[in-house]
Amino acid sequence: MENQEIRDAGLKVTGPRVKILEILDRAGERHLSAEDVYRLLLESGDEVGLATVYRVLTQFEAAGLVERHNFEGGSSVFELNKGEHHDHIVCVICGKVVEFIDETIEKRQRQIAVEKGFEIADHSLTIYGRCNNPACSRRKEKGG
Amino acid sequence: MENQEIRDAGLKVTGPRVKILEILDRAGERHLSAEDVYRLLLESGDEVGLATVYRVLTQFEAAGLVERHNFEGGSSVFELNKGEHHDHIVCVICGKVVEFIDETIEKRQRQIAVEKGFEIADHSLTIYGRCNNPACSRRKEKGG
DNA sequence: AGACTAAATGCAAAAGCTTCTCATTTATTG
DNA sequence: CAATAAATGAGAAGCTTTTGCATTTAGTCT
Ligand SMILES: [Mn+2]
Ligand SMILES: [Mn+2]
Ligand SMILES: [Zn+2]
Ligand SMILES: [Zn+2]
Repeated sequence: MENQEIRDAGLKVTGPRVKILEILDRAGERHLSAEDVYRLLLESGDEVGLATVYRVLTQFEAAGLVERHNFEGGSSVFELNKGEHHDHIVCVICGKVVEFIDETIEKRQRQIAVEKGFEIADHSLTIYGRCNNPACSRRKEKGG
Repeated sequence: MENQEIRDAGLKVTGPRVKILEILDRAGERHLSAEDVYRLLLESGDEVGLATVYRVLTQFEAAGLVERHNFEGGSSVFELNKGEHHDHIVCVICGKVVEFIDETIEKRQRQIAVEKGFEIADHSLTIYGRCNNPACSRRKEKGG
């Protein structure tokens, strides 16, 4: 089971940690804030402190189990690290997030880092726009 | 003079606004936090409140005069909008920022937005790495 | 120049997110 | 099952940013 992942990270296998991992697992492509995770725990009837949620998410991030993203708007969001890197396109209206990978872009980034004399460590690419949800897309307003 | 830019934004031409624009102008490629701008104002002997700095920067952003970036680490940074879009590569050690534009990446982003059914509004691409400053680059540590 | 008014300012207070402190509880090891 | 280092919960505290409000000021019209 994935409890081993927690052990491998050098962390004790505790209730909060197992449950947080489960919640992120169930979240799938959704990206959850610490507050989201906290609320989901409460809704499941689990008594966990918000401070613990923050601590555990940070530890999981350090261990490479989860990734943290800073999209626009105050708070960080987290998702399970599924092994393969990806970037995001976010709807500025409804918040919908779609993931994508583009090898052309990845390659150009590596070239740019070399050109500029940087040893690349990481990158963050987020496209913002309006998704095709009718409530979000701004169709040409028909005749004023 | 550039006071006209302030007027065009529908804002009164006040001391704080003119001075903040000057500071950003002098900053060149540097990216300043609100706190940075505030400190520079004080050092110039100008009495301006931090709240005003935040307010003015937000107004300038809304007017398209400045751009706000959320690199890693707590606070937003600002720079004068020089008209042409660019992305950033940031040194995770010393904080040095280099700007770049890459049409290949720009084009792919537009294609991806279309593929995913998004009307693109904006994007943010930041590469993180270690710059070639000796204190920053991690040369292969020679023997123990 | 002086008067008027909406806008701008400074300060302090408050908000939002995240981290820290510390007393108590718990997982792990032997 | 005892021992102990690690983890937890609750609240305090920290940081960046925003807000409320009394006061000041830029722009406009005599
Ligand atoms: Mn993702
Ligand atoms: Mn820039
Ligand atoms: Zn949408
Ligand atoms: Zn550097």
